[in-house]
Amino acid sequence: MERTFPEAAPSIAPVAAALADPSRAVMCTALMDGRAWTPGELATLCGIARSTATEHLHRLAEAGITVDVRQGKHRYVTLAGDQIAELLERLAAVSGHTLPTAPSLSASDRTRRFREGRTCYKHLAGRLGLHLTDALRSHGHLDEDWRLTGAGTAWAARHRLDLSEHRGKPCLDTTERRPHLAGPLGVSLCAALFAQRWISRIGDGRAVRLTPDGRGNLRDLLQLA
Amino acid sequence: MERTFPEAAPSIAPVAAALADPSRAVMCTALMDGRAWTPGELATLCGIARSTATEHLHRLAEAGITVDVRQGKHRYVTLAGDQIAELLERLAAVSGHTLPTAPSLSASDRTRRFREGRTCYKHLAGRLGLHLTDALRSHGHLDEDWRLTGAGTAWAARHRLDLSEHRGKPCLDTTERRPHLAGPLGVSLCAALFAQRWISRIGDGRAVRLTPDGRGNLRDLLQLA
DNA sequence: CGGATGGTTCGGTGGCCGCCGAACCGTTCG
DNA sequence: CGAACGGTTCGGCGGCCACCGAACCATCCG
Repeated sequence: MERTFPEAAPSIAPVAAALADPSRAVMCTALMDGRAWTPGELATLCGIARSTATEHLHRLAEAGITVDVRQGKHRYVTLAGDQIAELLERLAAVSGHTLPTAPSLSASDRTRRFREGRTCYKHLAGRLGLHLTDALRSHGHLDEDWRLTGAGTAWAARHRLDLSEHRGKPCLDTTERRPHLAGPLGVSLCAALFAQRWISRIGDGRAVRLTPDGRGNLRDLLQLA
Repeated sequence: MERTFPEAAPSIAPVAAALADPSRAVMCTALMDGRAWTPGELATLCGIARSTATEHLHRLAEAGITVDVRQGKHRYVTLAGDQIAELLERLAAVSGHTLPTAPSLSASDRTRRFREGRTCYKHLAGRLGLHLTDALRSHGHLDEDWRLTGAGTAWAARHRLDLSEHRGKPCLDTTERRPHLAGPLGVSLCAALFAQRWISRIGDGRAVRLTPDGRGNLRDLLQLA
């Protein structure tokens, strides 16, 4: 065949191709929780043979999308870095069928809605992440440029939340399709909430819930019923 | 075959697949200049038959990556929006082999280097875009958050540059691999420079050069020889 | 009108690649 | 040691799709 492209810079095609397969896409989506998965787990998740999963992981690693750590008889796979996570976010944003974005909630069912939370590459996402972001913003703890304000710093200190980072970035949520807090501040906040046990994981997935303790302490901020 | 994935959200695979083919990747890279291309031009660029190009464009349009306008016997294709352009930028950033970034230039050959400029989805890129960004920053016209400062506003007014937008965003250059000014401010600045005829296009491509007039007026800012 | 030009449609062909199962390797554990 | 288990390699199969050329349609122009 032999077609040569006009000195076509480092083409985007190889990386895109690595993400173009449904099985690999599911794997990457799973890896977005920032945790390490084994080939076997990913095979089960995708409903394919282990051997096939191995091949896919080979390809993802070659494209620089994943990295892995070997430990005993296990191999742990993770995304190669924030850069990759951001790429996947963009891709998801473009891929998503434009879902109608829920406008405003009645204060009553707000509590119930908060149960649906999850992590997205080490920061909070889902409704929990989204509404926490909104709440911080409306209380003046987060400014327009995704930075913690003076009031926000005071609030964190008052609650013994160790926020080493004050600068955040927006992240577009895959399902909610609205930006929520990410970046260093987002990661820092998520870690602090885990440390205080105000949130905890449900099972093995990305799902996260507010603990009773967290609910009590965040009641004012989130205006829960 | 019939594999069904675990209610796998709107998958990223279809969009990735649309970008996974070398020919389509070249097309998208070309479209990054923000201008309209015809199927014929793109076919020639990729070195494929017109019929094949038509098929590719079909697929890109289906994936929501391109949109087209019909006019007479021509069909003009463009990227579907900023969201797509940003996705492509990310993809290019991940794909790119990490080129060493030229550190500092001797003031003498700076002038020559400025010739290499181009547009990147309606803002300036290439060395010209990069150094213009650096110059604005070092003169205090652009702050850390990619916003025009007071000094920057004054500078623009002094030069009759109509900058309606003051908020910018970083954009990672495909070849230079360093962020340069994009976002509303970047687009606005690029338009203003064209309006003043301080920059102009070279031929049909994305290439842009500083005009003699532009060179004179920007001499101080850019510290040209 | 009739030729030229740009774009599209339609078979047909060849190669790539996702998939599997079987065999194999390495680690862990009884 | 031998069984169990996770992971990998390998051969083979089947479907998808990028590609082309030829025929066709539409617009523009002499």
